Amino acid sequence: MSYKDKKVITIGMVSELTGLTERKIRYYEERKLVFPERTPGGTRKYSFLDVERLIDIANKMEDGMQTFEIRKMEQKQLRKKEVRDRMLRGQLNAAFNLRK
Amino acid sequence: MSYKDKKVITIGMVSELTGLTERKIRYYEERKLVFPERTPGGTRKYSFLDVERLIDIANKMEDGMQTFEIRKMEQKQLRKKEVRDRMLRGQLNAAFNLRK
DNA sequence: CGTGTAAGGAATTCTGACACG
DNA sequence: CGTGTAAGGAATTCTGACACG
Repeated sequence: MSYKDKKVITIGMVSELTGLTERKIRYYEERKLVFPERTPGGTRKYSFLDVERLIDIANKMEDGMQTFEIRKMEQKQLRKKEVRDRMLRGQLNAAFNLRK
Repeated sequence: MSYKDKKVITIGMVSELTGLTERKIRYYEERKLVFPERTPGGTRKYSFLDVERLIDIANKMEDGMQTFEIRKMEQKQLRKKEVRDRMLRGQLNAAFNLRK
């Protein structure tokens, strides 16, 4: 994976990068919206992608959306993406089979 | 700048990513080979570019190079790069002037 | 439900120094 | 010169709980 996906940022930096309090960031994890890794000592580690996701979450919260709605929305988009990927792969396979 | 240049990684993670001890990482800073930023509290923050640079430094150290040699070598490469950039910019300007 | 806060403890990092070679 | 280590302190993070609404 790219640097964007490497979980290397502590919660203090994430707080600075997103403008969110640490309390909020931990709460969104409790609500299954972000999934940091942990050091052996238990310290949370986030990726830049997590930072982007948190900013997106913050915007949706400002719009009055609730955490469970955001979670469902993300799951829905994930499923859409999977469908798209499957179709794309199918077309690529079809094109490939025509060639041989 | 890109994510690669954002100083967000603590020394513990850098140690893990590079395989270097924290002692070595701090020493290479003392010898002016890397330049982390600091939080208000004084904690060092590195970028992925710093991590790459440290891996490069580690390789050169293994080859028996000394810190001051590595520093000079990097300065030399920086100057070369500046010359290249200046030439490139000059050629672009020339091409642009021909057009108008 | 979402978030602030005080509490106590544990993990992380910092500096300056001594040691060895 | 480059690096390990023990020392003491400070900054950072963690969890569980109480509070408010």
